[in-house]
Amino acid sequence: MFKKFKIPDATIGRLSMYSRYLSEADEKGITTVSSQDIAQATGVTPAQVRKDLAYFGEFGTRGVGYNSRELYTYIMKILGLDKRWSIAIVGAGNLGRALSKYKGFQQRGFDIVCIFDNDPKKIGKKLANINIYPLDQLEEKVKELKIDLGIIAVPASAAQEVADMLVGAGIRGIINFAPINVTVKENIILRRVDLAAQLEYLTYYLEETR
Amino acid sequence: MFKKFKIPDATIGRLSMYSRYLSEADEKGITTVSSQDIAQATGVTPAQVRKDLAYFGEFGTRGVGYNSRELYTYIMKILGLDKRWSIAIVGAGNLGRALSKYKGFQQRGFDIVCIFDNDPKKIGKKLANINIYPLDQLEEKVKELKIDLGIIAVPASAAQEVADMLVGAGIRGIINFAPINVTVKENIILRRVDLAAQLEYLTYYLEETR
DNA sequence: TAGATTGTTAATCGATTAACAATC
DNA sequence: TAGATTGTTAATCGATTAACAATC
Repeated sequence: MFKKFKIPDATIGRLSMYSRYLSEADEKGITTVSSQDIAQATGVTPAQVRKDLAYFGEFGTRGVGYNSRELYTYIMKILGLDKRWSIAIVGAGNLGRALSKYKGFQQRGFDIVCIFDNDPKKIGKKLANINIYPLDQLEEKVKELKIDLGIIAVPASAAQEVADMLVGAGIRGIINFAPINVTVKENIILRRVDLAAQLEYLTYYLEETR
Repeated sequence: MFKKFKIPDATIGRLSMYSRYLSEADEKGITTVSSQDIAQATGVTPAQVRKDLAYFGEFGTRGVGYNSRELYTYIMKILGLDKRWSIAIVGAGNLGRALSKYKGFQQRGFDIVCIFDNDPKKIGKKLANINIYPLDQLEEKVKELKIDLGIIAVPASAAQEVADMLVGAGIRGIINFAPINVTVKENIILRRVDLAAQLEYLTYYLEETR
């Protein structure tokens, strides 16, 4: 698409929020929204909204605003969400199991198509109708099922190894839920989500007043 | 503690990473680490490490480095993790259930002490030995069990209402997993974690090359 | 002492906000 | 036309990186 220059990571996250608001507005029959409306709903400033959108083109009409449905469609396309994506989860522990059932992914165009784990008690079983395969079938299944993205939900000690396997199988986008820094070769997109660290952000601020 | 001036949010997240590396190093018997070592393990620059630490004091020895265990203890104190914190999860759906069982919280000093939900089929049951109570007992239980933090794991449509209830019950730190912007009064610490948006970050970058 | 590494200041880089001309 | 709101430029703010004196 129109990625002419470097766009702030934070912008990408905000586009997700904007798109959710826009689909909601569209469903409610609100055809036109202003940067002010979007800003209010998503907790940012109107200038921020306009700036974020300006990176990708001109989507509005001066004096009027944006067409909700149109802008929604544009943003979804920018995010690559005009098509569905297939995902593999590695690790069938608590977190892996929860993510495999999480409705929020389906709604945004993500299909969890298989799960990998090394526990013989889990292999061959199904989870929310998704097959659990052993790790040594990872490459094979990734190719067979045309999996696009990988989610690492194994303990920290196994995370790097799993990342290597995913990359080796040809996967180019990974979310790592293990609380450890994992490295991958260039041009692989890796994102770390540390759930405990989110709570620690809260305790950092509350610590002195408890 | 020593919060003399505004500290970047990103610094707090990095402190979490540093502390994990330091405890690992200490366990391995590595008594002294350099900013270089910490940086390499956590994927940042040595200058960044030193800068982050400098916000809070002088913890190292020039020409030598940092004592792993000592620095670990300092950072854990900065993050407020020198004591345990009690957490309530609101929403006993897939995500809420997974979070209630997630081992990663326990390890960092967080105790999930109760779950709230409005589904009569769930109320009164236990989940990983944690009681599920109806939402209308939220305030009562929060006070009785001295709950510090709340996790919102309900659908977007209920998130604001739940946030209001948590704040009304005296909770001052909230993680919101619902994909919607929730507002709370000043001096309540709120953090939003949007799992689908994490995947969308990947697809944004991969979209053009798929 | 020479080598190593911190703590801190200054320089750079990047992102957000403010302001306003363009234009519906 | 007058009022509203975008798109864009310039100003501001904040965070990261580089450099180096201090010091073990």
